Amino acid sequence: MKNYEMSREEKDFLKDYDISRYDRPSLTADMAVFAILTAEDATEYRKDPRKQLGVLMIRRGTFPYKDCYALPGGFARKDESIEETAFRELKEETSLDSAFLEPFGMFSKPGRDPRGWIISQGFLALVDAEKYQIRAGSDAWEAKWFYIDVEQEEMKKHVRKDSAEICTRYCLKLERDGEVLSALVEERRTFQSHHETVVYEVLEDDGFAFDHAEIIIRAYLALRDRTEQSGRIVFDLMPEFFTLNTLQEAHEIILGEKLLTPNFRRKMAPYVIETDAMVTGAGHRPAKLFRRNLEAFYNMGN
Amino acid sequence: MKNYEMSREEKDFLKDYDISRYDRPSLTADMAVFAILTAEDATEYRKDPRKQLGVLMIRRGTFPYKDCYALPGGFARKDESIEETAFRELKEETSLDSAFLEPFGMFSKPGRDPRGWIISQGFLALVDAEKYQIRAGSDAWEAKWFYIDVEQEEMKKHVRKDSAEICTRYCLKLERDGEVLSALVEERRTFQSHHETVVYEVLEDDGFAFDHAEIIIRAYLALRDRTEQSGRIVFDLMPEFFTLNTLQEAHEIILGEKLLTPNFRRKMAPYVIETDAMVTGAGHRPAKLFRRNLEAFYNMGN
DNA sequence: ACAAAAGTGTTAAACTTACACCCATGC
DNA sequence: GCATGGGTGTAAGTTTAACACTTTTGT
Repeated sequence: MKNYEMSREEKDFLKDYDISRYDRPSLTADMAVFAILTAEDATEYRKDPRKQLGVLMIRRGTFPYKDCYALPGGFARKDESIEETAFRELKEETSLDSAFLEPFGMFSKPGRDPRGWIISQGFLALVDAEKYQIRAGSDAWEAKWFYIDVEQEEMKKHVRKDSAEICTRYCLKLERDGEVLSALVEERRTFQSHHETVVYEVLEDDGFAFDHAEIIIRAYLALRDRTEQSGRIVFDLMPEFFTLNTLQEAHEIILGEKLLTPNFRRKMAPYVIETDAMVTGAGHRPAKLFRRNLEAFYNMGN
Repeated sequence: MKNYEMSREEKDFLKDYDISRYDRPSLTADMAVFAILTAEDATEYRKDPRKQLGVLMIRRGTFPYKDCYALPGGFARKDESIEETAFRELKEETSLDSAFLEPFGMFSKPGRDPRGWIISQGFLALVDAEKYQIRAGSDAWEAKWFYIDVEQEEMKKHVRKDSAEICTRYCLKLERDGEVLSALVEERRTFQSHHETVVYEVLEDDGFAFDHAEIIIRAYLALRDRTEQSGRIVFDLMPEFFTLNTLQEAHEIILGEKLLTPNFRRKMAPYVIETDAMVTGAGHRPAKLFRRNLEAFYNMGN
C-alpha cells in the first residue's frame, strides 16, 4: 500500500464509485466470554468449593428475541477494525476492559437474524471472573454469568467407500439462579474426496437469541481445542497469582477429564514462576502461589 | 431457533425495522489458493524437476489497482453464507470447482480498500495444480500461478518486566515469466499482562492490490502452522495417487526445511495405502504410488 | 558402472503415562 | 487423629530424532 501511486484516472474512477449499488450486510462482533466460576454450594468443612465454567450472557430488553439471552456484542463502525468493535462493545456492555480476545469463526448463514442480512465475527474471550465483577444491567440489558454445561454425544458414522460422515450432538445447558437455557446443536463432519467440511445446525433452542447457541458451542469447542493443543490459553482465565491446583482445575473443567497431578505440574513448570506467597486457612496444607513466566510465553516461537 | 415463537408485537417491530439506518460494510471473500508447482527448469538427465509452492493471482483489469495482481475473490450475496461466496467466486474466476477451503482470518482495517468500507474473509485454499489447468483470463481478468517465496527475518525482541514485543519481517516475493511482485510485511507480536496480540503491517508493496500482500503472508503462515500441527492438510495438495517422496517434498517446501525420510514415512504410514501402481521411466528406481487412507482421517477424532 | 532416487533397520534420547508415596494444615 | 488437598520420585512405555545402510532403475 505504501508504494502505490494513484493515477488521476483512478482518482476519478473512485470519485464516481457508488458502493451502495450493491447489497451489503450489517457487521457485528459477538463475544463468548468464559471464566471459571466458583459454584455457590454450601462449603463443607475442609472441602474446597466446586468450580465450573461460566459464560457471560445478556438479557435482551428489545426486539427481536426480547427477554432471550444473547452474547455480548454489537455493530461495527466504519472507522474501526472488527477487533476494535469487539473490545469496544465488551467494555460498553459488560465493563470488561481487558481480556484475551481471539476470533474463532464467522457466522453468515442466511436468515440467522430476523432483522435482515447481518453477519457476525465470533470472538473467544477469557477473563478472570474474580477480578471483574460484572456491573448489573441498565434498563436495556442485564449481564449475567451462567454456568455452562456441554454434553457430547457421538451420533453416527456413515462410512462409504470414498466418503464418510460423523455426526455429533452437543447438548448445551446454561444455568443460574434457577434460570435455565438449553439447546441441542448438531455437528456434521463430512469427508469427501479426503477433505473435511464441518456444518453446524441448531436442532432445539430454548432461551437463546439468534444463532447464539451455535456460537457458544463453537466457542466452547475452540477453547477446548486450544487447551488440548498447548494449554497456554488457560492462563488467561487465571488471576495474577494462582496455585497450580487452581490451574489444573481449570484445565480439567475445560477438557472434561481428570489429569494426573505430577504430570500436569511437570508440563506447566516452564510457564510458571514460584512466589513466596501462600494460600492458608483452607483446612489443609497451604498451597504455593505462582505467577506466569512471561519469558516462556514469548520464547515459544523459536 | 426452532422453538422460538414470534409474538404479534415482535412481528410489527420487525416490519418497521429499517436496517439501512446504520452504516454497513461490503463483504468479500478472498482466497489464497496454493499448489505445488514444478519449476520449468531445464530437466537434467536423471534429475527430478525442482518443485515450488505456487499461489494463484488475478491481474486486475479495472480500477482500483488496475494492472496490479489480486487474490481471486468477490462480493458476497445476500442469500449465501460466506463459504458459499468463496466457492462460487473461486469457480467463476478460476474454474476451480473443488478445493479444500478454510477460513483463516478476517480483514477489516479501516482504509484497506479505496472504494470504501469493505471487509474480507480470507480463505486458505489448496488444490492439486496438475489436475486444474487454470483457464486463461478474459478481457477483465487473467488468472496466473506465481511461484511464492517468503523470507523470514526476526527483527527484534523488546523485553521488559511485564511485557514483550517480538517483530518479524516477512519478505514476500512472487515470480513468474519474468514478472515479479514483492512486498515487506511486518508482524508485531505483543505480550502484555501475559496475553498475546498480533498485528500485521505492510511496509513495502510492489504490485499487489489492496492489502493482499498481508493476506497472502497470513495465509502462508496459516498453511505452515497447520502443516506443523498435523500434516493432514498437505494431502489436499496431492493428486489421488502420489508417491511418498512427492508428499515429503510438499512438506519440505511448506516448512522450508529438509525432513528425514525414514521418520517421515513412519509418520505418514497410517494415512496412506499402498497401491500396485508404480512410477517408472524416471532414470532411477521406480516409486510406489499411494493413496489416502480415508479411515485414518475420520478416525482421528476419537 | 553409476548417479539419482526409493526404501528399510537400528539405536539413543526425549517425552508421556501411570502409580506409589510423603507432607502440612485445621478442626 | 484424620480428612483433605499439596506436593515429589521413579520406572515403564511410547514417540521422535539421527544415522547407516540396501535396492532399483535408465543411460
